This record gives sequence, structure tokens and C-alpha cells, in this order.
Amino acid sequence: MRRTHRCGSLRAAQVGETVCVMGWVHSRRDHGGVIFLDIRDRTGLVQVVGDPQRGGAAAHQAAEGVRAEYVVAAVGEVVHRGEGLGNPRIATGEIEIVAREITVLNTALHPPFEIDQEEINLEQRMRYRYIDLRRPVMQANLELRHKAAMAARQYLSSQDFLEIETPLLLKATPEGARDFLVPCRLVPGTYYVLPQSPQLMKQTLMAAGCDRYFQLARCLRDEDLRADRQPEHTQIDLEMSFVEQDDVLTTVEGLMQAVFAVAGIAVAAPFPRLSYGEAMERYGSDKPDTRFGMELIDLSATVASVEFRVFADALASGGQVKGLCVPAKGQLSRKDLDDLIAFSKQFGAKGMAWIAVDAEGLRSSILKFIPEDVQRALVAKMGAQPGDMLLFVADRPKVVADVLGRLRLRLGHQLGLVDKSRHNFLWVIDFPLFEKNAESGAIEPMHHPFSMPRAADIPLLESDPLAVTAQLYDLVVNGAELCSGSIRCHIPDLQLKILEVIGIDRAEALERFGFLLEVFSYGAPPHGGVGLGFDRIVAILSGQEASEVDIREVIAFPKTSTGRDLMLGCPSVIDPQQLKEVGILKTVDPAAE
RNA sequence: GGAGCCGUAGUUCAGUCGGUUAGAACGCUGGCCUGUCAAGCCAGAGGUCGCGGGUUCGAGUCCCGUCGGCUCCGCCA
Repeated sequence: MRRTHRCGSLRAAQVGETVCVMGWVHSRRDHGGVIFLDIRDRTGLVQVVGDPQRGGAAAHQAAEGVRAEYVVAAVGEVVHRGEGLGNPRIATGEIEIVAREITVLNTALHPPFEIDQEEINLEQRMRYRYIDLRRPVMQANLELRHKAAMAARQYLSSQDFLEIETPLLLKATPEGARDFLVPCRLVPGTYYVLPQSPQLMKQTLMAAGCDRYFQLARCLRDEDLRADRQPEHTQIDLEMSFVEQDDVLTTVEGLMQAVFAVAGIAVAAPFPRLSYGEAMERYGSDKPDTRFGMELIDLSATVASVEFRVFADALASGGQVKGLCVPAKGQLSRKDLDDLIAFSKQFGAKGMAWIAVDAEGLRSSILKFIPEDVQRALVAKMGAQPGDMLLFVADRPKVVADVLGRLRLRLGHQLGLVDKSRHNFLWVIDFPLFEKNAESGAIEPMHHPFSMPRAADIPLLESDPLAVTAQLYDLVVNGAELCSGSIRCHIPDLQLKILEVIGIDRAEALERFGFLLEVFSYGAPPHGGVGLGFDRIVAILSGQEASEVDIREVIAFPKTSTGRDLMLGCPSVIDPQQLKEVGILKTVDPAAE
């Protein structure tokens, strides 16, 4: 007995044929005289009928004995269902298989949850992931992921990229996230680390003359998790030689068009480009969601003369006053406003002021501190209409941007201003290479210190490092960051100079980054690239809202928020003998902790 | 490292102010049933209320601890 068709593939065209399908018993409906089985495989459902008159007593009897999730083979003739008996809700609903023979290939325990159940406890799903993955929605996610990966490979291959694997066992570097460690048995007491990304290796490939590289690379970081963050995730990692920033952006735009096409989403290119400064000014975020307006409005000049302490103090200490004009249609209650104030404080604001714009005039407890002409100026500057709610934050620019940016996003969703059918791609470019640490006053890299400054800014490295713009770029869609990349600094002397700005002298640089500097000193081409968050891309392709992406839905075997695999039961304690073998002498006993 | 929410039948949940024998739906088991596709009807089984301790005459309910899941802050390219 061999399978002739996939369950979901049968159509009226096969009527009259004797077929054999194999799959899981999705449901059984026993009418006594006749029994209906829905058989499910990856491709869908097909109805199999156990009818003693038409298919024989044996098949009917076999159908009686099967239970949910039994694995069965059904042989029989494909027939048209009778008039009015079709099921338009499934693709195979026009036909059914009259079973002549039903064989149980394997029995099954009662599943811990029902396959077609809507809400299933996440813990149960993770514990029994192999059952969870049988659900059509999860099958669809896995298929989508596969297609997206194929589209990416095909596109990049067509653009002359080579897929090259890089090692999983690497040398620890002090930069970035915490590494996962792997003890080396052959040299006791020494360790490899798992890659946070193939960054170093791909730049080395550029120096090696590979010209264009890509990889669907697993990246591992030992940091705390979130719904959109797993200890291991996948990047579409790519790097290109002899290119400028625009070449990389254009390539990624083409890649996004190819990948989003697999979900039938047309993406217009080129994508809008926004400087980091403008993004922070207008949206208070370096990954703005441009699906709605409600931009931040700078009111520092408008309220410059006002004696209201909160505003005046902020301005006097070099801060700013900015606001949002929220088209609330009078919907924000006092409680809502209190919640927003608490929300603002959570992100570092000392408070949040508000003015309600009613048909009768303005309403707020701060009006008594604001002269009427300034009130009018505020309304004009913010374009306020009756029903709007004006929100104000006064603080350091970074706090103002962060708090108002978050308020804007929260209210945009809360008030339904976001057009969820859109996919607003945009590039955020022109990031400063450095920023000043607010507490220590030290100059630090904003992203990382390995990107190339804009050519014209190189002299500023010594005179005014904070004014140096890097050739760094982030790809954003609907407020979610999809990738980050840069044109790399491939000139050793320039790299040393950049490191010097952040307080790393030549000796320390050689010690910490000597490998990269060595690679570059043997003739590295100018190069640049990106790493794209593949899990996040697939999540958005699958229809998830960008502001609440859950990548666990598009990963076959994800970890919980404490990094556990509930199906395998790991991490787990290792046998002392095995520890000794790799040179680990002492460990914490989790039971004794 | 910090904060919050959740944990009751196989599953999803309800359980009032601390008070008799902890309920519903779905699922499951058995019976009936020849056109269902969320099949239907009848009957039945199914519970250490995550775990440990405390308060109380009495705890699913209150308190403390602990384990697990989730969310957020910190962290993270």
C-alpha cells in the first residue's frame, strides 16, 4: 500500500480514481450506519467515508475503531459528494473518498489539547510542540518561513551573492551581548563561544575576496528574553565589497520585495529615508511607525517666556518642551490621563502635562500658569481642534523624545489611528557615530565603533567627534526594526583613531580587536552589509502586527522566557563525569540553590 | 537584577464576603443513530484547586515562601 495523493490535493478531477491517502484522524463522526473521518496531512483535510454498502464492512468497522490523531491509511474511490452535501469551507469539500480499506499505521494517546482548538495554553503548546505544530496555522507558518528563506536565497544568488557557512565555535570578544560558552575538552580550561552573529567572519570573507556573501545564520545571545527575542534567532546576514551605502540599501530593498512577495505583499521601492535626527525630532524614535501622523511638535520657543516652573526649568537646563496633539475626540478620561502620566514616569519623565481642547475652550490645571496669548499660540502651533488632547513633556531631549515617542505609539494604537493593512518601510540613516553618556559624560559609540564615518566628517573625529555621522542604517517597517547595518571601517589607522575617541588606546585596541585590525592590514576592500532579523520578518509576513511581534509562532522549537525547552526539558544538569571531561570542576547545584 | 499578571477536570474557563458534596462548555468512555463536516440524542467517568507552610472552628478563596508560564523595566544589534 503506497500513498497516491496528499489529502488536501484531491479535487473533482480525481473522481473515479482509486486513491490511497495517509494522515492523522482529525475528526470522526459516527452515524452508526456510516462513519465520516476527516484525514489530515500537511496539505489539508479530506473526508473519508466508512460505508458498509458502498465500501464494504471491513472499512466501516475499521473506521469505528480509530480515534483522534491515529495515523491511518485509507484506500478507496474518490466520488462526488451528493447534491448539497459539499463543504465549501475546505478545499477538498466537493469530493470524498469511499473507503474500501482503512489501516491503522499507528495509534495515538488522547492528545493533550485539541488540534482545532482556538486558545491553547502556551505551556501546553511548548510541552507538546510536535502536536502543536500539526495545527494548520503552525504548518502554514513553517511553510511561509521556508518560502521566505527560499525567496531570500534565490534573490541574493541572482545578485551574485555566495552562501557561505561560518563557524559556530568562535573566540570570545568583549563586545556586545553575553556569550554562550562551550568548553573545549582538548585544551582543558579554555572555551569557545557561540556566535552572536557572524559579523567578524563575514568581514573576514570580504578581506578574503569573496565579494558578496550571505548566510541564513543562527545567532545566539545569552541575554534575557522577550516575545520578540529568543536565545537563538536567525539572521539573513549579508556583506558586500566595493560598495557604498546606497548599493546596500538598494540590494536590501530588492530582497524585501522578493521576500514579501511570498506573502503576496507588494512593496514599493525605493523606501523613504529619514535621518536619525529627523526621526527623533518628529517621532521620538529611531524606528518610527509612519502609518499614522500625530508627530512630536517642538514648543520650546512658544513657551520660552512662560513662568510655569516645569517648562522653565527644563528650558533653562538645556532641555526642551515638546507636545503631541492627540485627536482623542474627547475620549480620554481623567483616568486615562493618569495612566498616561504613570506611563510617562515609567520611562523617565518627571511628569506629563495636558490641556483638553473643548468646544467651549481649553481645560487644564496648568492654564493658570500660561498667559492667554501663549495658550492661543500653542493651539495654533499644534493645529488643535475641539476634541483634541494636548500632551506636553519637558525634559532633556532624549527623555522628551523617548516618552513622547512611546506615548505617540501607545495612543496611536489605543485610538485606532494605525492603518494595519499598510507595510511602511523606511530607512533610518545618518546615525551619529558617537553619543555622550548622560551620567558619566563619556563619549560612547551609539551603535558600535566599527562603522565608517561619512568621508567629509573624518576631520571632525579630533575636533568635534559628537558631530561625526556614521554610514549606519536601520531598516524599519511599521515601527519594528528589521535590520541594522553599516559601511564598515576597513582602514586600520582610521579604526584606531575612532577607538581612541572612545578611550581605547592603541595597545588596548590591539589586544581587544587585534584580529580585525590584522585582517584589514593585509588589504581589505571597502565593504558593508546588514543583518536582517529573519524571525521578525516571517512573523510580520504571517500577518502579525509589528508592534506586538511574537517570533515563537514562526520558530519550530522555541524556548520559554527563561530560556527553557519544555519539550526536551533543557537546560539540564550534566553528569559530573562529563563535566570533568571538559575541564569544568565545580558547578552550581540548581536543586541546592 | 527589579516590577506586575496568571496557575481549578484532558482542554478552555467560572467559582460571590472564607462556609454544606468544587461547577459549565468542549473533549473523553459506553449506547443509539446512513449524510455529517463545531454531527445529533441518552448515559457515564473524570479534581492532591501547581507545590510547601501559616492564619482560622473552617482555605480553591486570606498571608508567607517556592516552582512554572507570560508581560514589562534593566539587559540585548
